Amino acid sequence: MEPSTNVLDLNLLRRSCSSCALNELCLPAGIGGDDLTRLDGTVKDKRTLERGGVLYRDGDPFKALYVVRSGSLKTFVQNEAGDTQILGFHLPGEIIGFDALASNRHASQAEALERSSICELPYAQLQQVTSEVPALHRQLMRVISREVVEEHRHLVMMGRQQAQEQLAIFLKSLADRYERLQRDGAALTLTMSRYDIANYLGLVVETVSRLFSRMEEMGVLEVNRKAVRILRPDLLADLCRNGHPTGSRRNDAG
Amino acid sequence: MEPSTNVLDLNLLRRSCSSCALNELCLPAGIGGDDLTRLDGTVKDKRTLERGGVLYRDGDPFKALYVVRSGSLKTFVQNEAGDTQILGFHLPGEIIGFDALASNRHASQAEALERSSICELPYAQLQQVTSEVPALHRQLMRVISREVVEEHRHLVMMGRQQAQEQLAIFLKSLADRYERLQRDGAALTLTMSRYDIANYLGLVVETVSRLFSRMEEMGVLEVNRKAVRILRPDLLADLCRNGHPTGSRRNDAG
DNA sequence: GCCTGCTGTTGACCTGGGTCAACCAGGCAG
DNA sequence: CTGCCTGGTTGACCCAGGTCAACAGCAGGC
Repeated sequence: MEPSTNVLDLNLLRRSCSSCALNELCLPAGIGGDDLTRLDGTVKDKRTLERGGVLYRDGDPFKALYVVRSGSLKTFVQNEAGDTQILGFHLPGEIIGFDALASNRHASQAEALERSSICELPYAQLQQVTSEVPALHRQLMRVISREVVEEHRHLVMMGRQQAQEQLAIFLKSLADRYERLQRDGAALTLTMSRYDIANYLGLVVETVSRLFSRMEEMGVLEVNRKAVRILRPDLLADLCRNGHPTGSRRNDAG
Repeated sequence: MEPSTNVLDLNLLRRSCSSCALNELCLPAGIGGDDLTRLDGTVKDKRTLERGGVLYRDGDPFKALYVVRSGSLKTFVQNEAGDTQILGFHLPGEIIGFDALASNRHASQAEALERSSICELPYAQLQQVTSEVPALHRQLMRVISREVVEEHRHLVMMGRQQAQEQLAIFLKSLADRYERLQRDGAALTLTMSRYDIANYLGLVVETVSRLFSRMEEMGVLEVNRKAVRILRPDLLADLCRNGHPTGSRRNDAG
């Protein structure tokens, strides 16, 4: 348990966190100088996944957390009956694998939606560093808490929103995340299939397909296969609140 | 930041974690002797809430995590439009408040469903202790990760299951948690209203009410207002997989 | 006791979105 | 180039569950 040498094994390093563009979105956010160097040391060799490549599957022993460095992934669970629920789509800077902390086994599967590269954070070493760098510990807790909040949003979307609102919210959230990455939030590239989107929202493909068409007719979007352009962000924002123009309920309290 | 004295201020203690029946379900799980005493020191005066009492609301500054000691609570979020989504019902031994770690403000509201008592874990002190007791740090991460996994279950239930399956799963999960608490898992007391149950499942009251009646007709349950007796746990377990006898889809992958 | 107001139940009806089926457009193997 | 296969779209139809309305029962206030 002494500050071991392999924690700082610089051979494992390719490009450092300090020079990474995702810096402020990722674990290093708010971590400075020396401490950042130590975090850097724990980041293992970056992995590359092809489209469809599996980062971890349900039941795999927990070894590391992962940061999306480029590309995109989906995470999903499958119940005994074999049906799948997509939990999230993950863009660069997002950290996945937290569900494995509970039982030391992954409780979901992570799969690349396109060629993606991944930073691996071996948990044993990460733990060592967090115990020495309180700021990192706090940051780690913040990140996992953010995941909890994110899931609450997903839950609200599924439980209370109409199909059209759901898709609008999904697109809006994607646009927002694009902008955080300094990309054009109006020009989305949907790396996931319509099936994936439908599944994520608790709908079926046909519904999603129809909704894309409808939003295109409304002049909100321009849809061209995977390329979606948001023509009227204002209308899209309206749709996020407006699946139920007449104020539908679905049981509003207790 | 030095090992301060107030961390071990024994005046704040009523009954210690070490003597608490929830010991093994709660934060102390796997924590022994000396370390447990230190954790004990951080647990502040227990609070009591009446039915409907609010533990924290959305936007409140984050001060502490909370453990349900007795009774039960619900947590929920409200979106701008004002509609509510219940995130969970919390029984003794369960820890709530993690969503506040992300932004230092609570992102949900917690409300007592009946007279309940709560252990307060002031986060500043908890952090101090976790930094000194690695086992506690791990346990804390495990607990929050468990919350993530739990939310995934909720998501699957909402996204993929039929109404009847959902209610069956809800009852089953409640029964399981009763048993972990050494209570009779066949004799449930639903401290939450039908509205709450419906909201939690993304349904409306009428549907839930009808489902209770249907399950009673089927001989699975005996329902008497808040008192629900599970007459046929085997059938209930079947229903958890069997809302769709003919193998419905709702879009099964990507 | 009686009234009032919640919570829960039941019935009749309606609709959003699921189901089924046909078809189209790229992508790629041969 | 051709044919197949996968992903996506569109139309016609249907049903689980939402909506609306009436009512029952218990709880709390006076």
